[in-house]
Amino acid sequence: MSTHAHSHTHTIEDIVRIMSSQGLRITDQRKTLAKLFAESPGYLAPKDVYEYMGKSYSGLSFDTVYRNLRVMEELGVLEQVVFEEGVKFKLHCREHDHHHHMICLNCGKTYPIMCCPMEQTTAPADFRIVKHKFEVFGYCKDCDQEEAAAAQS
Amino acid sequence: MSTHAHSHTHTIEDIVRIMSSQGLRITDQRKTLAKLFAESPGYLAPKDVYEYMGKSYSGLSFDTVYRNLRVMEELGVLEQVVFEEGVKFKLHCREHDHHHHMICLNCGKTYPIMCCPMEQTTAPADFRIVKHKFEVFGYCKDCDQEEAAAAQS
DNA sequence: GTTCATGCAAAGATTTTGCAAGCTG
DNA sequence: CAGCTTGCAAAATCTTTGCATGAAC
Repeated sequence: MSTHAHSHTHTIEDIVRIMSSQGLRITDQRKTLAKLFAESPGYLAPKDVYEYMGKSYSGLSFDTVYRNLRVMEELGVLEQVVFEEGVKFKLHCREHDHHHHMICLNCGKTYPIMCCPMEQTTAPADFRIVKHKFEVFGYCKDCDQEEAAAAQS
Repeated sequence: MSTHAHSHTHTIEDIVRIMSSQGLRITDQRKTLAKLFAESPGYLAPKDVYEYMGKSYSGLSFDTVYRNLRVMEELGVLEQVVFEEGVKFKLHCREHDHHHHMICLNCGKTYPIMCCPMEQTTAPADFRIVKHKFEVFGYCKDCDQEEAAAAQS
């Protein structure tokens, strides 16, 4: 496997279409949000989203960001992952190709791991499995080189 | 594998010894904390700890609970896991038998999974792996029966 | 025009920090 | 007794909620 960033599940248009079909109004902010997530290769914290959006909307408020993140998560457009530093969001991956991720601790980019450990895990008869989480953390090629360069100087 | 609760790594005495050897003072509260974690089969949220401790110490303050949880985590006595509902703590498992857990979503008890998915995961040459997380969530035998019984009534 | 979205302010919830008083070793 | 611990209070985060104004359909 080579280190190519994870390909995106949705385009801006897809996201807007899903929101619209659910009766949500398509505001400028939501279009910008769709654009942001469609173009972001990694996980974004609410603060990241707020800062990005703030560039375009001077009077932006944090609660609107949260509300929209929640709505998009409920629609299945975004998925939420809990890191030690707090929750982060990224586009939800298609379900039909279930997989896990390697996540760069520096830039947040994700890379797919196609094999699922549950296949090897023998489920005991008396434990009813509901869900699982498998995440690998480290540094991607670019960030590792950056760090090495910084250490030298 | 059968569903026997995970055996404990430390006894109360072990925990007290570790704290003492690190120069920490052994207060009543810390003894009670050691007892609580030595006897708890599952993960505990700070609030759980606060409520349990509060039974014995009327003027207990939340910040002391947090401080002690942090200290015990730094000593390696406790391990912290981030759930959707917030952080939780349990006794740290011995390192020499690296493994993962099945975690009951109802009672928080954990059951060991002895095989580690990293053995099967081919690490790409250009991604430097630092750590990984593999957790399986579901319901243990007891809690599953409880739920089934509740659904019938 | 009706309904939903937004900004503002305020409230909640969780976790951390400074400081004086008390306890441990 | 010296220094770590604790409780109290306050602060710092992070997230949610109520309400009036404004925008989308």
